Amino acid sequence: MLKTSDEKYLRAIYSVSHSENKQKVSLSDLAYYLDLKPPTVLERLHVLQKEKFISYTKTEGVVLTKSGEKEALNVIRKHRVWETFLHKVCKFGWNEVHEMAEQLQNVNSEKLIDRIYTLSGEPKFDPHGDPIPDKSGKLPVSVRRPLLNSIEGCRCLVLGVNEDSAEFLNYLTDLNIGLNEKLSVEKVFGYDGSLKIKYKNSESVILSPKVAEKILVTCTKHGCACK
Amino acid sequence: MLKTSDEKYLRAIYSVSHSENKQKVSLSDLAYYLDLKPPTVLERLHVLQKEKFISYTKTEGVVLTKSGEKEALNVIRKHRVWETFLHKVCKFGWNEVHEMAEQLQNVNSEKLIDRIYTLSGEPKFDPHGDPIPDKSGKLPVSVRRPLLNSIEGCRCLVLGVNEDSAEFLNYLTDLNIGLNEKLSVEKVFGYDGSLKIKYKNSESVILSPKVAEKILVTCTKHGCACK
DNA sequence: TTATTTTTTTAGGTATGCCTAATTTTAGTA
DNA sequence: TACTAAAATTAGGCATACCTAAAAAAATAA
Ligand SMILES: [Mn+2]
Ligand SMILES: [Mn+2]
Ligand SMILES: [Mn+2]
Ligand SMILES: [Mn+2]
Repeated sequence: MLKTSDEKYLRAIYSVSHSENKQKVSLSDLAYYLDLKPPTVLERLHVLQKEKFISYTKTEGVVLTKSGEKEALNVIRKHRVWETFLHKVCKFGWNEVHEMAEQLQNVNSEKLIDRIYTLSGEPKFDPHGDPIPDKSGKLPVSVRRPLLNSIEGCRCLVLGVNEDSAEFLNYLTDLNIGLNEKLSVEKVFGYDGSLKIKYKNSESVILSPKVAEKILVTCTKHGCACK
Repeated sequence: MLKTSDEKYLRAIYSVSHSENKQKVSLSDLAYYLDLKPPTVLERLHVLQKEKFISYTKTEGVVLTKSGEKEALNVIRKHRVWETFLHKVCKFGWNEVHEMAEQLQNVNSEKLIDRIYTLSGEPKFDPHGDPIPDKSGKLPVSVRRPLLNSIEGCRCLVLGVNEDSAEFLNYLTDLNIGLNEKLSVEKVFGYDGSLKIKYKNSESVILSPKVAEKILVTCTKHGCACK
């Protein structure tokens, strides 16, 4: 049985290695992500390596082994299933579920996860639009891109976000932007990359590039020139 | 915020001090209950005392302070609310919920407890018939006594059990005895205190005193001579 | 290539939470 | 009361999980 702390590290390694423009997970990246100091993390990496969940060299950084990746996907599954359950069954907002799921994901009971997943209606994506791995670790695919990469006139659908923090999600909620919202990009400001978007047939706001980068969308006009 | 381990100790102290014929919680009682060695527990008691949750002297044993009792009741509330939720909403058997609740009770979110309690229909008792404290720590009362103390001819109703272990609950389930079962005591064997009981208008079994002691009932004939 | 900065590693420290073995204290029995 | 058994305490050890400060190695810039 995996320790809570192993799960935390494996999930972190997976997340960091799959985040934008990161082809190498360095010790310091990981320490920063986990909000721990490098010596603490290094110590743990040695253990995880002995347990054959990762391989680590200072030049290559941290790489998950097959078994490490399997475990990481399992924690991610637990996390996302809990988030889904909290949202669908317990009716919490998408901005409230992450913190609770963070604690709940450590509960050890395959049977419980199965049960709450069933009660949630077995969706393929969590309340933030992130794919829920199946038991074998397979992820449903969804083609998404940051809203930031839009060209003027593009129409698109919000499929997810790149950040789970309550602050960010609260901001979107304040703007009345949620999952499955249809947006049209009215203007792209070349100066800093801000976007003016219109939605709900009425509202229109200007989003900073920092925000637009974290909203994941798919174009709805086919053959759209966005990348 | 309380640590998981504080909660464990406070709950244990509360349980031991409220169990039958215990007017003093000694260090060794507590160590036995927690399945830890006395020096380990002693060390922790010193900390809990510094935190003003208990008072401890070797002669008086461990006593919860007002604040310690409040915390203990809060953990008990969390535990029982989770058990109720797992039973009512997730449809787990009464023999399956304790283990999971043991882990879930450590999750810190008042709001989550409130929500799942509402979803469970806000019953006053958990799946084992144990009272669920309200937020202020008040326990609903229920007058119960061990089935063992029955006299011949007594008719009673199962209101709870004194043990949460899956083995015990599985045994009762095998016997077809559950909460709210109506029993009639056909015979009391003086030799060892075994009881022959009849229920469901047909089945009849002999229960050992060890088992009969752990089934909690209330007499249904009023003015019954059981104590 | 050398100098500077960043990253990694080592060394050593603290707190928690568990243990065994030995000792002291308390309580029960003769 | 004196002896004995049980309970509590002390001492010292181990693993985990965190830290800071300093040294070594690697990467970057001049
Ligand atoms: Mn999340
Ligand atoms: Mn999510
Ligand atoms: Mn229980
Ligand atoms: Mn219970």
